[in-house]
Amino acid sequence: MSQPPLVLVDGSSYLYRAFHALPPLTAPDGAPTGALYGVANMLRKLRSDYAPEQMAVVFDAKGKTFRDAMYPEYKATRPPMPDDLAAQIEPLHELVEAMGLPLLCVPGVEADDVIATLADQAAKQGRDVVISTGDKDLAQLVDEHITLVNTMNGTTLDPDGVREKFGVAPEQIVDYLALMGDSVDNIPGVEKVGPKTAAKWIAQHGDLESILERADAFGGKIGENLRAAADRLPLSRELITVRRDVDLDTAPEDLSIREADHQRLLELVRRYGFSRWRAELEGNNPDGDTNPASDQLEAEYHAIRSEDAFAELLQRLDHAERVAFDTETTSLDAMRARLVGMSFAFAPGTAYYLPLAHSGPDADPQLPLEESLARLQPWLESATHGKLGHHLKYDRNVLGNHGIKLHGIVDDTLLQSFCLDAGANRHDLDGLAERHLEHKTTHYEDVAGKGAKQIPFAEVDIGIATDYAGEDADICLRLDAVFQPRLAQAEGPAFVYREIEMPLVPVLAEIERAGVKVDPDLLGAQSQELLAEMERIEKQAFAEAGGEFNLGSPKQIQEILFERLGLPVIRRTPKGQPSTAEDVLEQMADDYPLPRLILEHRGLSKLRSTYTETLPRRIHPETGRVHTSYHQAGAATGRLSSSEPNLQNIPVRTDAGRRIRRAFIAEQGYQLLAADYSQIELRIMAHLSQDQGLLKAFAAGRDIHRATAAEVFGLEPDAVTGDQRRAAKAINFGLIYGMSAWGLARNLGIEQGEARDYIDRYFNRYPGVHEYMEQARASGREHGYVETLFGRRLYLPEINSRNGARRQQSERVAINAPMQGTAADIIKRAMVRVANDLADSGLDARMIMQVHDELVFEVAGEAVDELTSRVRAAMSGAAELDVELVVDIGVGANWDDAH
DNA sequence: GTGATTCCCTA
DNA sequence: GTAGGGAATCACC
Repeated sequence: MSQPPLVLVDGSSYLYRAFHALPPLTAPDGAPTGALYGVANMLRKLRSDYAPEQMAVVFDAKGKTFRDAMYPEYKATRPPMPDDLAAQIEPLHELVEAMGLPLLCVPGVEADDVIATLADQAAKQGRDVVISTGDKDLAQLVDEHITLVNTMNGTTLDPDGVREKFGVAPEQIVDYLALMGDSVDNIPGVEKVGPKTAAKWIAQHGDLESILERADAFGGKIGENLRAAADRLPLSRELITVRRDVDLDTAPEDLSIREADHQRLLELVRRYGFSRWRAELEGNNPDGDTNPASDQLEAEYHAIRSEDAFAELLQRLDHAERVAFDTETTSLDAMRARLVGMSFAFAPGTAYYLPLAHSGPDADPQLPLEESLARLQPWLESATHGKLGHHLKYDRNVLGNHGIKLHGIVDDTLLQSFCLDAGANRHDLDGLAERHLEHKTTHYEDVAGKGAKQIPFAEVDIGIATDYAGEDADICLRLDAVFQPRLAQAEGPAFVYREIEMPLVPVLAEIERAGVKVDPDLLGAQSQELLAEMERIEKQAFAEAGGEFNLGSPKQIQEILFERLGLPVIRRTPKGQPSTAEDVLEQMADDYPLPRLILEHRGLSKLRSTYTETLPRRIHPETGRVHTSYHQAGAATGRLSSSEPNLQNIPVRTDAGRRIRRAFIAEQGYQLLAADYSQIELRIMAHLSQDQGLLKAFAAGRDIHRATAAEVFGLEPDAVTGDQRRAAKAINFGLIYGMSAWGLARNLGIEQGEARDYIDRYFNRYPGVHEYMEQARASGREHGYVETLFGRRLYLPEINSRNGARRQQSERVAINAPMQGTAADIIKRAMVRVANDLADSGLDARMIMQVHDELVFEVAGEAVDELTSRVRAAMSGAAELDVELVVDIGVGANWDDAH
């Protein structure tokens, strides 16, 4: 197969042409992107058309060139470059770099000269060259090796094509152009001579020299014009001739295309709002018409199935500083999973799989699980032997099920990805490999099947399992190599990764393993009561409705309420159906009995189905406790999330709800201790905004909602009514959420104008807060991301969207994320501090839950006081703010009583 | 079985 | 107005 051509792109000519040819597109931030978009698309098309290995994108450098010295009027009539075009040059350079394309910009000459020089060199080596340009001048270079393409209109020019299009041969182009002149570059030609005449003369006389020699023979006005121009034409010719001998420190063979910097590229396409390209990079290509990730990795994965091989593995592990590590198990549920095998990668491209509990037909030979684990234990538990992996909290828990404490967790690609771009929708290994390595991994479903037909991993053939598991470890190693340099360039995210997230991994694993004791009998009894009450309500409801229906079906409720009973529709769901949401039914309940019954039924049903019926089933058969799973990369703001079961949404507001909390209990002889940060987000707002009024209110230890009400309504704190305090509380929460008058009005059930008035009065009394909000929005717009106090970063790709709703949504996130995220940073730091302090103290106590601003501990009765002071110290001291971090602590036999 | 929709629990 | 998880229902495969 012949070598792909060297592709040389005239970036400057395309920039101009795309700028004028395309509509004035703008990025989400309003920056002009039309030309950028056009050129980027052409570059992408060139790559797919020619599959070049070498390529260069060439731009004019700033400043004068040798042509200006030859002819001071050169390009003198050009209007200055439009600002909207100038603004796109630097972004285009960045984009080209991120795509991995060599970029050239040589001072003193034009892009054309650089291209000509490179093309000439390559052609002399017998290589084919494709020059992509929107400019006809370079037609002078066309020969058997050099082709011109105009990627904007798809035309290509070989020597015959040049003759056909211009009516002259490539080597005559210079003379031809000199005769015509070029008004854009201010190069004089012969008056009234255009393409037709120029081509005719060249065809008749051969070249410019001959024409000038016979100038006297040209008759008429046009002959006069030729003679008048004769003196200038040699200079014009020289200006039009491109130089093929520019002194470059780059040769054609130096122009290899590099691997794209995917993270950077993704950042840029997000910033500029190139949504299709972005979707491709994110791996969810809507049209499925391209497949960026198909490369096979160069890799070899080996199964360890003999004593000799295992002994060698142990040796290598002992000597390695860092090893990528992954477990294969019987279950996704970390607390129930048992080991099936483990994989290790020391260097990219080679990985080892150690099967330990396979049971398929090819299971022999296989090393024994218990004995092999015992021999691996020293390495696994060694803090000085570094392990890197993806989601190592899971592996730590699995090993914990076998009595092994994984130590030396030094890097985790899940958390690297999360810290670099929390907003990315997926951080799973398969997705990361596609995005960052352009590699489609073998998925779990590919080896084990899915749905009902899925087989346990233990039954997967060892040969297949080796490729799958080896790849996971290998991919981790390669991803780490991509992420580490990026972290090194981003101080904030690097700090969050190294100082907050990584130390938290073992702490969370321990909390999950500890679990929480739940009283199933208490929940069971409550479940019965709820059911009885629901049945009672159901009967009444059927009587009201005049027939039976499913009280749990919004659709049937709609039918009954709005069709059969003909009640007024108050609001519609996004899909246009009449809403039966709580606040809607609440309004209708004043006038009709049925909505109230539905509401009551719904509330009870929710408690029963989500909590009283479900929690007892979550009790682990061996530990007798409930083990949630905390997702460290769960919320883009940096908060944890919790699932299976979610322990962060256990009811608290109603009496019936709090009964559920009473079922969360301490072991015999122990107490539950709940420690929560008081108003942490408002305190963070005070710190970040430096609003003096707010800082003083906190310093004085005031009830912050009451103080806010006093300010906003112009009263003494003692004179504030309950309703006023409630309104102030809504304002305070609204502020944290990036409040709008509309939202506040809806929340308080008041008119928008009144809400607007409240907000105005608030900002009047707390001008620093107002300023902070504006600054948060502006900062988000300017950088494309916002940060927490500790440097956690959240990208806001839509903050400059032309779509008003999306833009405003991003603005609210820009305001909320720094506060919510800083609170998350602080409690995560506190958790690490508390965990270390508890380990040092030897106290009989353990952390068992986290609920965003609250930590729950189970502590021996005699250790309550000491734990109280240690927890308070660790939590208050987790950050140095200009407001005190107040921690409220309660103790009780159950979670409700601990408050 | 899977996914979208609607509703509701938490900070 | 921020950030989550999850149950039930229902249409679809």
